[in-house]
Amino acid sequence: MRGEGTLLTETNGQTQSEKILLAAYMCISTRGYATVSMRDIADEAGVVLSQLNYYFKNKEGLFKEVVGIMISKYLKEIEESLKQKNSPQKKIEGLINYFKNMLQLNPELFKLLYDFTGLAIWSPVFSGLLSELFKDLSGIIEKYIFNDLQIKDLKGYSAKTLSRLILGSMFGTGIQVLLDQDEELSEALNAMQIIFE
Amino acid sequence: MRGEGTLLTETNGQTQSEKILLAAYMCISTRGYATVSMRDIADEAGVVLSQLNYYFKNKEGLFKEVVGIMISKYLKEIEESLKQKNSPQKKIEGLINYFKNMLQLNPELFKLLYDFTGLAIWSPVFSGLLSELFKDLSGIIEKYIFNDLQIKDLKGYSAKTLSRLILGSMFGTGIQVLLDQDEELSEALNAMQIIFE
DNA sequence: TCGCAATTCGGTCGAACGTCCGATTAATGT
DNA sequence: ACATTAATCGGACGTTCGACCGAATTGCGA
Repeated sequence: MRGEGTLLTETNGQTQSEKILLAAYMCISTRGYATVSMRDIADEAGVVLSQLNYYFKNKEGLFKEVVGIMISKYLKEIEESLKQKNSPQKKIEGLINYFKNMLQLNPELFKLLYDFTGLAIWSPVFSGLLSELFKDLSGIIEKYIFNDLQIKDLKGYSAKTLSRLILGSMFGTGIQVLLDQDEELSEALNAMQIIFE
Repeated sequence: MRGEGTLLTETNGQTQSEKILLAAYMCISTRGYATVSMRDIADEAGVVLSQLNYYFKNKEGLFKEVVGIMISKYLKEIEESLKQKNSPQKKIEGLINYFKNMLQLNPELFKLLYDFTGLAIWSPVFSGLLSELFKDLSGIIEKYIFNDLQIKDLKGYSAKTLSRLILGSMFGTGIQVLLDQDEELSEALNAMQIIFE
């Protein structure tokens, strides 16, 4: 006898597997993949341990799904931050502002990216996923900042190369901001605009 | 009865604790801190498990020592790569070349930095150490590239800010190179010289 | 040479881990 | 209605982990 409704259909508007997935996302993004256990996730989701294996086979399968929703989140948000403005200066400014806001208001998303990228260094299973993400992200940057304006080269460097650099700059500066909460440090993110000056 | 010499004094020119430290360094830099156990390190060092606790108290203590030798390695090598040349262009070129060579020939050192930085995100014990390292590294860059030539500002950004950006660019581009072994990608590292063009 | 401290050793402890299983309950189709 | 499948549950399995212990060995100063 249970106080809630039917079991197979969703509860609180989300299915059992969605609850697990969200719980996994929360656990990993707040404590890191290395220290999160299946039991932690089950507890967070309000679900019995064996349900995790039932829906996602094993830990790796579950984590891969979490990477998936992280990827789509990034692709969507980055693209959105680049859509509006039209000059390359304005666009890169929008991108930087998105990144600064995320580091301030929702650093968990960045931590998640950093963490899984670290996992990808050692695990071939994840290296493919993360490598694709970085490729896609720099592809979006290239598309919106360079291609739309028919900029092929800039000071001798290709649009592709510069997009990788922009992405890397944000990533590498972002981790410094995260480690050393120095207000002045986030100014270093702005400095990337130097490319177009 | 053992075929080697005395036990307390060094064997092969290194003491017991040095053997353990080196083994820990090797294990972590080739497989990541998350998957390395005390037993792995003991085996790699050719030492019984309990010796690790005897010399380093616990796992965290051992890992902190490994971080320590990694830090001194970086500080020494980065400074060395910046010493000779005299124009800022030449210096940043030397820095980039050092980084490219390391990624090619000794990627374990970079993996180690990335890995421990990831650990630092979640563990206050390591965040202090890594935060200091990034601060010191950008300090060295600032000193050799900017201060020596009395460059205080460049296009409106302080030397400190630009040093952080240079460091972040190398770090963030480096991880992309590591994930996606694309020869063309390492060109993105060169592009950082755009600052002085 | 003796005695003490430092070191080395093998082994064990409890806890935590991921995975798997059988039984029970709920939903679905005929 | 009944049979079949899907879902949920609690528990147990074997393994691995870091930490710790007491005993044995070695080095060194008195």
